[in-house]
Amino acid sequence: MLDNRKKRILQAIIEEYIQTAEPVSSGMLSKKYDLNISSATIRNDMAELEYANFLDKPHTSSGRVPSGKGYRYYVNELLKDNNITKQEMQYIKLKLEQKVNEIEDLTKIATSTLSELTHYTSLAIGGTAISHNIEDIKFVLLGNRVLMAVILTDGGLIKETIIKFNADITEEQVRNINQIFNANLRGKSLAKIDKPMEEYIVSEMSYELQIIKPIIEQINEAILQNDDIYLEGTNRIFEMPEFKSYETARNFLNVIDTKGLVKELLNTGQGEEIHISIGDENQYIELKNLSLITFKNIVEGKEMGTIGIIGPTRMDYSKVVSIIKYMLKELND
Amino acid sequence: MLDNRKKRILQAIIEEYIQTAEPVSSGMLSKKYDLNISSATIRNDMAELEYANFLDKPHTSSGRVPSGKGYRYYVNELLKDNNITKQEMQYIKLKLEQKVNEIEDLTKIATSTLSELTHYTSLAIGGTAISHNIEDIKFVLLGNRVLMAVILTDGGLIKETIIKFNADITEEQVRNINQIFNANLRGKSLAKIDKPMEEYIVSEMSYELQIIKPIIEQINEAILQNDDIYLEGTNRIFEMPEFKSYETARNFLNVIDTKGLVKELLNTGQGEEIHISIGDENQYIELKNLSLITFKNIVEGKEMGTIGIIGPTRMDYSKVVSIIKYMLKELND
DNA sequence: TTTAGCACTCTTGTTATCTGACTGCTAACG
DNA sequence: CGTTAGCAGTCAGATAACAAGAGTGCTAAA
Repeated sequence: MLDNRKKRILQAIIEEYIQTAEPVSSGMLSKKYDLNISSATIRNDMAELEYANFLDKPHTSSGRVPSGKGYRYYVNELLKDNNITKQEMQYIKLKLEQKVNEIEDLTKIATSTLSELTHYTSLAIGGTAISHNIEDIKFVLLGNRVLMAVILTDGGLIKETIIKFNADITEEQVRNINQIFNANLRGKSLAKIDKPMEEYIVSEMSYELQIIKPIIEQINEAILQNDDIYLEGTNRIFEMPEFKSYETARNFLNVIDTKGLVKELLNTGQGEEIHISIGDENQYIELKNLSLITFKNIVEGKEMGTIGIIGPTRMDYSKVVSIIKYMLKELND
Repeated sequence: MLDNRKKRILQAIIEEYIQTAEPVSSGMLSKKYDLNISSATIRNDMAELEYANFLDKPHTSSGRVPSGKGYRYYVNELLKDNNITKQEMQYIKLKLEQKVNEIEDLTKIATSTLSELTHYTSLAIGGTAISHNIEDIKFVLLGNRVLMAVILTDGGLIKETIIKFNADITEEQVRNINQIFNANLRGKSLAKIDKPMEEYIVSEMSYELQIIKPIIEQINEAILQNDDIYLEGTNRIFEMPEFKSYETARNFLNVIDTKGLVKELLNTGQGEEIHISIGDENQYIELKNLSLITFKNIVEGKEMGTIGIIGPTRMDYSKVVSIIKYMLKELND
C-alpha cells in the first residue's frame, strides 16, 4: 500500500511528533533524519500521505501531524516492541521481586512501576476470581450474626466477604457450613457458582435454606466484584503540552474521575494480549483525543487484574508496548 | 478590635468574594448589600481593613480580596454554621441510611456525599483500630503456610491480615493459637498490642515463639495500617476560576496525587472536632493557596476514619462547616 | 523522478492605543 | 467629626496593527 520511502517518512513524522508535540516540517525531517532526500521530495510524499489520510495539517502553512489512521498504521505495521533499556528491565525486575502478602498488591506495584517508567497515567482494577478454582473456603463467625467467608483460589487470590444475618448463628452451624461448602466446592471452578450451581448446592447440601442462600449470593458477588480502582500518576498529564489547555486537562480529569467509565474502559479489549485503542477508535467521545493501552495481568491462565495506560494520542506506543511486554513476561515468573 | 460596621463590611467582602472570585469594589458593596452607607465611606473602612491586614489588593486600582488573616477572622468570629438547606439534610440522611456491610464503606459514602454537596474535592483515610477494643479474633488457615487473622473490634471495625510462614502449620496449631489469643486479648484495647504487650504475650502464652511472633507483628501492623486513601471529586477543581491557570491546577493535582502528603494532611489536626487550615497556615508550601478542612469520623468514641475537604482559600467555609456538623450528628446515629 | 527557488499563507509575538473599573484624596456637608 | 460627592490618577485587559518566521505548494530546471 505504501512504498518504502513513504513508510519511512510516516514513521519519522510520527516518532518526531511523539517526541516534540510540534507539527513536523519537511525541512526538519530532511535535516534530522538520514533519509537522503530533499525537503521538496518529502513535501511531495507528505502531500500524498495527507491525501491518503495518514496525516493531518493544522492549517495551510504548517507542518504535518499524524492522524488516527496514521497512528494505527504505525502501531500495526511499524512499531518496534523491543524499545526498552537495560535500566528499565532492571527496575521492573527489582519492583516485581518485592515480597507481597496478597496477589493484588502485585497488580498495584506493576501499575505504579508502569506509570513511573512511561510517565503516563496508569490505572488498574483487581481481577475477578471467575477464572479461578476454589482451593479452600473458610467461614468465620464474627460476633453472633456476622459471618465472614474467606475464599482462597488456586491462583492465589484471596477474596473475603461479609454476610449478615437476622438471627444468631451458632458455632455448630458454622462448622456444618464449612464442611458442606468445602465438600461440595473444593477444586471446582468459581465460574460455576451461579444460578444453576446455586440450585445444585441448595438441593445437594440439604441444609437450612435461609442460611445457605444469602451465603451463596454474597460469595457470588465477592467473586465477580472488582471495584477497587487503582490510579497512579494523574498529575503526569501536566508534563505534556497537549494538556496545557484548560479544556483538554479538564476532559482528561473527568474521564479519570468517573469510576464507572474507568471500570468499563478496563473491562473492554477481552481477547488480545495487549489492546490498543487510539483516539477516535474509542467508543466514548470523551476519549477522542486520548489513547488507551490495556492488558490483562494473567498468571498461569488465571486473571489477576487489568492494567491500563492512558495518555494523549501522541503516546509513545513503542516504549509503552515494549515495557508492558517485558513486564508480562516477568509477571509470569 | 473591629467596630461593627467594619465587621459587616469584612463579612460582606468575604462572602461576595467566595461567590464571585472577583476582587470586591466599594461601589458594588454599597449597591448590593444593605449597609446604608456610601461607597466613599466603605472605601475609607476598606483602606483601614487593608492597613490592618484583613484585606489585600491585587493592584492599586482594583477592588479588595480577603487575606489569610481576613479568612481566619471570618472563620473564628463571623461564620454561621447553620448554612444548610432542608434538601441537603435529606440528601445526607438518605445517603447515610444505606445498608453497608463494612463500617469503612460508611466513611466512603460520607466522603462522596460531602464532595457532591460542597462541590469541592474530598478525601478520606480509613481509621486505625487503635482506639478500639478487641471483641473477637479469629485465625483461618489458608493452604498450608498461610494464616489469616481477622480482628473484630467493639467499634465494628474488621481488620484482616495475612501471615506467611516458612513451615507448614497444622489445624491443631491454629486451634491453639485461636484459643491463646482470644483468652489473652479479648476485651483488651488494641493500643496495647505493642512492644511491652508483645513480651507479655510471648511469656504468658508459652507457645512456640516462631509462630507467635510473626503473628503479633503482623497484627500490630494491621491495626496501625490506614493506607487506603479515598478520593472523590478531583475534577471539581475545574469548576473554580482559580484553577484556570496551569500552575495552580498542576500544583493542586500534585498535592492530591502525592499519597504520603495526603495521609499526613489527614492525620494532622488531632484535638478539635473540625480542623480548619487556611492557606499559609498550612505547614506545606504546596498548600499555600489552598484550604483544608478535616474532621475525624468518631462514632461512640471510636475512630472510624478521617475525612477532609480541600479547595481554594476562597472556600465556602460556612457551607462546608454546616454540612460537616450535620453529617457528624447523623453519623452518630 | 528529484530538486532548487520563490511566492504565498498563516501563526505567533510585539507594540501601541483605548476603555472601563477602581481607588485615594480633597473639599463640602450635616 | 464622621460622612459623602466629585474628580484625578492608576492599572488590567481588550483590540488592532504590524513584523517576523516557519512552512507549504507550485513551477521549472536538472
